[in-house]
Amino acid sequence: MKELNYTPNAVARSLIQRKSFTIGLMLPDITDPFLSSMAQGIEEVISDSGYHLVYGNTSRIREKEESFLLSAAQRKLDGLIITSDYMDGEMMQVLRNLEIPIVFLRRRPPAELDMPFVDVDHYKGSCRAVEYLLSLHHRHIGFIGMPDFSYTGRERYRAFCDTMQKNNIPIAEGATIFGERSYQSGYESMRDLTASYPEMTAVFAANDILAIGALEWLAEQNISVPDQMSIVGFDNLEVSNLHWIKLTTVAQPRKEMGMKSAELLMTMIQEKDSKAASILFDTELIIRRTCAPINL
Amino acid sequence: MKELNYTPNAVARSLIQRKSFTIGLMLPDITDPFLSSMAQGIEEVISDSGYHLVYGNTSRIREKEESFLLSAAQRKLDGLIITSDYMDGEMMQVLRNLEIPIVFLRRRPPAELDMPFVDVDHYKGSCRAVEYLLSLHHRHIGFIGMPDFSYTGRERYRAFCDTMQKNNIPIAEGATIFGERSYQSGYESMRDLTASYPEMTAVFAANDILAIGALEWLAEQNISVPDQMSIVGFDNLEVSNLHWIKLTTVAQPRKEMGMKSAELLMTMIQEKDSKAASILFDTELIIRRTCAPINL
DNA sequence: CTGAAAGCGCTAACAT
DNA sequence: ATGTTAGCGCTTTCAG
Repeated sequence: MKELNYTPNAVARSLIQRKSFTIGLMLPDITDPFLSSMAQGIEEVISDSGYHLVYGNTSRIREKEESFLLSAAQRKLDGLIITSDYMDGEMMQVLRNLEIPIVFLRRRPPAELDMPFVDVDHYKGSCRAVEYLLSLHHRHIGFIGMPDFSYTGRERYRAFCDTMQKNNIPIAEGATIFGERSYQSGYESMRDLTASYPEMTAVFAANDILAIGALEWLAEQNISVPDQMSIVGFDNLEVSNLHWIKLTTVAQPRKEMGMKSAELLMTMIQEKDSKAASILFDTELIIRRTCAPINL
Repeated sequence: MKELNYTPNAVARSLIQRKSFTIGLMLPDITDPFLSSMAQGIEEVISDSGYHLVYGNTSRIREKEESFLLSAAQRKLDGLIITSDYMDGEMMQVLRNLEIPIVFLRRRPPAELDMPFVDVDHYKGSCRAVEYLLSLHHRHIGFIGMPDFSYTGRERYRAFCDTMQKNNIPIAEGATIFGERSYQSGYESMRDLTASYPEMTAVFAANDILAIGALEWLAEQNISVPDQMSIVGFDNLEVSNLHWIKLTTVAQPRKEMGMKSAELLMTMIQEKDSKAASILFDTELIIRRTCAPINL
């Protein structure tokens, strides 16, 4: 017929097939190197399957989460990958009403939801980090954490407390502090921790950004790392391997996590029966140059 | 009627209104902190207008660009923001056939296309950087560039050459080198440059990643920055402000660029007549600690 | 001002 | 094998 640039109308096809060939990705912040790596992995497998990826940035605002989910319903998205920060009863109802496959990324779905998740074992990884510090004979270990609303932050804190307790080491008063996810916050936290817990010889920071901020303060104070203070982080960001930093940290397979979550979602979409098997990735302790055995 | 969770079908509405209320964003790599900042800005304004953002990662692969553009046509996206690396005749025809508003982000559209762009003035910003080095009495200046296929890389290189020439300073043999966008590449480039141009006292690196890689090599060789070698970068990444780095560099308003491009697109969509006015942002030279006047 | 009908561009079911 | 028709869920138009 007309061989002159005719393009089928996918909207019409979607209407009759009740499939939009589009999946939604809801993230708090695409600017986070961690999340953008996962997003890249997701986009890769999704687009290879001929699907589109609609991306929504929530900025951790409840209202934005809701409006994304609502519009996902209206546009008949075929599936969702979400990193949600507000999973209460109302939100759960919204998700249920969607009646489409959903996988949680980096978050656990509430027990009553029966949806799969893809994440890394924050707890286990953090235990490993603290145990490493313990194996270096540190006994006065401080903790720089993330704000209370952060799921990953809570898990890593829980691991810190449990590991200390399991080894019969009391957590000193003033040994823990919580900040935001910024260099500045790590810097200030390290300063405050040093004041409130002077015996401290090591600190476990709940993420690399915080750890690097801490390192900055120590460098400014001419407190030598690792000779006078050992630091371990979590995330293994690109920057953590920089010559001046060489942070000992816990690595997670970021892009792979994204890809797996997308693959999981695609099979859920393609095979209606699919029994949603969550995936929990393992972490790896990357030993670099910010930890040393304690000086006896 | 039924007040029990009824959601209008946006697909049906799209079909009749010939509007998908969705715009497309085509980027080479969402993992690039620069691009993800822009993406965040775009998403913000787009979603505030009730639109969806479909994001496609091209990985600088021509085939992926084409397939994204084609599927944009099929799904009747209402507009596009693209960072394209392959704007030849065929690609231009694809864009024209779309018959929807398109804005180029961080790329110039070919003259025959009459589409607006949003970018920063790489040329002017780079001239400023080189002039700064010149004002510090450096005469033996090296250049670490990006690969030839990079538009921004070419502009920054052109600025380097022009500024040197304008000041009657010949560019020495072996004073320029080109790498990829990685710390590793900056590291190796600095090493090679030092060998091929031993008189060199300063280098302009076409981006911060390269500059930081160069700084790493210098630190390993115990070549003092800025006493023995001055470095200036381009981008003003978060990491460039780290205590150990404090890189003098050229800053660009990343998130704002994204927001402006989205606003531009939205007005093009809403007002059919719109006469597409491109936006060229200015850069700012951020002076930190990696440059010093030459030692006479 | 409210209500029925036509139609967007496709696919699937049906008839030729 | 090919051709015709109904209808997806809306919006818009036109009639009542």
